Amino acid sequence: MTEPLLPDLANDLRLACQRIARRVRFEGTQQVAPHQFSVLVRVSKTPLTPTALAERERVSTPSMTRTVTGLVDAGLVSREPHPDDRRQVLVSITPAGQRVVTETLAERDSWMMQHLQGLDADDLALLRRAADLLLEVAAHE
Amino acid sequence: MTEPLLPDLANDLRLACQRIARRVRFEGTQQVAPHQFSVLVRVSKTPLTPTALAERERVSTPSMTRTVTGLVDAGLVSREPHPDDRRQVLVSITPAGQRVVTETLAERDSWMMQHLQGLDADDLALLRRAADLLLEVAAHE
DNA sequence: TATTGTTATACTCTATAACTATA
DNA sequence: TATAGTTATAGAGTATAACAATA
Repeated sequence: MTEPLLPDLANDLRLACQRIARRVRFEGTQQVAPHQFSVLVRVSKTPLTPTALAERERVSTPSMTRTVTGLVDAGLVSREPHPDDRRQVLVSITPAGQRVVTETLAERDSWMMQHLQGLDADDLALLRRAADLLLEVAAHE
Repeated sequence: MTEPLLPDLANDLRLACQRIARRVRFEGTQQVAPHQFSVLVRVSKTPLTPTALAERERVSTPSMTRTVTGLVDAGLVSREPHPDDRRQVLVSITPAGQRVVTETLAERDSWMMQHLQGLDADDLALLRRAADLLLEVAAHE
């Protein structure tokens, strides 16, 4: 890669990632709103407090209270008392919530898979390596 | 690429694109709100009517009226009469709006470039090809 | 009569400030 | 006194329904 082409690569990679992210987001069934789904994915890995969720999602704690309340009303998460500190609350996913996460992620992967079908083995191998590189780039810093 | 690994590739590629898109979106200066910027980019290429913009952005025409009004108030776009049909309005970008588009896209590319700096020539060459493939994938259908 | 765009009204998500319970 | 979470209130974006101007 010669140096003058780096700006073009940066631009094209950014555009490609943004467009694919946009397509993936729109094609899904949208069982819950985007901001709710993002929280659902986080608590599907480990229970978190509203404050921790608010920080990670970059919203205020009152907004997170509202989002969590919506998810509780929908039966997708539950509020549990914190074992050590009675001021705190732990938001945990329910079986129904786990089901929504699993189904939605499967739908998104399905879209991606359909759009990879037409590629030949060489291209797929190249994208395999590219995916690992991009995941590193995204995780960096 | 053997067939059983395709689901993993689809999952990793989707995650990588979504995470990079998210990083790019958050790192920017945010001169205007996301929905406004999206409209600004569209009219920076060619003037469009509010209805055409609403369809492309997948929002209602009243919402687009509101968004366009905000951009007009900020001096970033202008409403022009349609030459053929006096019911219609053409939303055009102003020099100030064009400046915002140029600066914001440059910032986003800058983030992407910084995060490509650490890669070697082989990886960059691979990503060059991957970017073209992903742009095709995103454009498909 | 159909179409384009705006205005009227209501709902949702967001934020800041104030409040309650606990540390 | 400080912290975690919720509630109160207001601002901005969205939608559907109703309206004005033009085709």
